[in-house]
Amino acid sequence: MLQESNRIKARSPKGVIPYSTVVRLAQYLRILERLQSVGTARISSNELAKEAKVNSFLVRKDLSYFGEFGVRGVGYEIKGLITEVRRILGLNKERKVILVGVGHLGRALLSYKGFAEEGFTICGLFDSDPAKIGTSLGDLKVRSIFTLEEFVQDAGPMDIGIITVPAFSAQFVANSLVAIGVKGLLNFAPIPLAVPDNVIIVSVDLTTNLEIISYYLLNQ
Amino acid sequence: MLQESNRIKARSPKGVIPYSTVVRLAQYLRILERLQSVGTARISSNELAKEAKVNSFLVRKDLSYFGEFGVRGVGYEIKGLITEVRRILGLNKERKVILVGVGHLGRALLSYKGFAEEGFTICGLFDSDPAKIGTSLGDLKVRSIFTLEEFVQDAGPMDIGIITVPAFSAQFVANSLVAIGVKGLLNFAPIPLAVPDNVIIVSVDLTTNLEIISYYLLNQ
DNA sequence: AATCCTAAGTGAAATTAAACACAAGCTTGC
DNA sequence: GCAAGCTTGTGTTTAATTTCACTTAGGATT
Repeated sequence: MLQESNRIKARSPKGVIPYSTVVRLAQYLRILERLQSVGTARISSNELAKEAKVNSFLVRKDLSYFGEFGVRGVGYEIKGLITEVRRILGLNKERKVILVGVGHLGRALLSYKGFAEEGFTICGLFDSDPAKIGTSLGDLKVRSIFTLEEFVQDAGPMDIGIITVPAFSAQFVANSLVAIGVKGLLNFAPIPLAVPDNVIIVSVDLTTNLEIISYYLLNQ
Repeated sequence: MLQESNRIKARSPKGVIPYSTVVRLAQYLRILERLQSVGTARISSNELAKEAKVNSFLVRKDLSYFGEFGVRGVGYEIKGLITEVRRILGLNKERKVILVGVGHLGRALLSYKGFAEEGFTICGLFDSDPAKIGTSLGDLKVRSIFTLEEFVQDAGPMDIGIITVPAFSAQFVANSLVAIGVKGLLNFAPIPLAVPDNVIIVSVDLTTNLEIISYYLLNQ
């Protein structure tokens, strides 16, 4: 009998992958990890689709961009699928993260357990407020935003920057992060940021999300 | 000469509005409010598009679902457009919000200024931790999640619930909120929630967002 | 007052994403 | 070892969204 892992035929995707597929892959991963933690070993596209609140065609289509991870007539081995999805998302190595803006939201993200579980390590804290610079949060010291350069010279290159500063300084922070070689930004400031094409930026606007809800409260 | 406001011809949208249009409207609003605060009075679809990092066709199309708010050859009056977009999004009346889960993230959201500025008032705080229940945050008392019912009997119906509890209790909280008549949910727990069709739910998964960035770090 | 200029509004075309149906392949039972 | 049954993987169809090109209309200028 074949080893389970031999069934998995990964492939490099032919064309460009829809952004929504990437989003769903991350959601599937969350679901798979939860199911694995309660002892589930195997899942069908139908069951996974039900958990993710999408339809099963979409689950299979999303996965099939990257390979054949299932067994026909049987389903997907959760352990192997987690490994594959983590590989697809680039989670098989540690990602170094800088957090800029140590206000309420920044501190909440710092204490958020989910990041570390997926391999995201917050390595540096930065702010512009002299009252905060020099203080310690957890085992990290808050540094001046103007010392980013020397930080990476010391600590090595960083992968991702999290921006939790007010809107008026967000573009400056983004520019500073790009200048030290950060290639991914997670932005919580309520302003669209301009970054070079080779930098990926994902924005989360908390107020916008409430406003979207407000719209749908009004319209069914 | 006509009054500016007379130029605005609002209309009820014919078909269903794309979700992404609703998202962009909220983003346009943020931009318009910022420009207004620095004294800008008028903007063209081209300028607004540049600010929002979309193209100008899309700006005009998004707005045209709801009416004719601009003046050909001139552009849009910012003050009037803000009024219209706020009306479209249902922001012309106060929205009552309940926050469930008074951990780090919940407290950060509680102190977030942006909500109140757009008319979202956090009226109630709830948690299941006996150590937190009874304590005060700002001018609000943390209540037991099991006292939701009597809270709305006292304080009146609530519009939106914000869920900042761990994944394992999020569905229970969602059910409880739906049971007291909340029709909109903003969910920060990393798990898809099942709610009735007439309840709108927007989810923000912080880890997922980092994973999306991680994917694109790997693939250009 | 008439003409020119500019930018909004919008039907049509192109693109993109989702839904579907079905063929392919593995397992299990006889 | 063969057939039946189940679920994956995927080519095709359908639907939704974005882009585009062009028409329309207001305002400024002469």
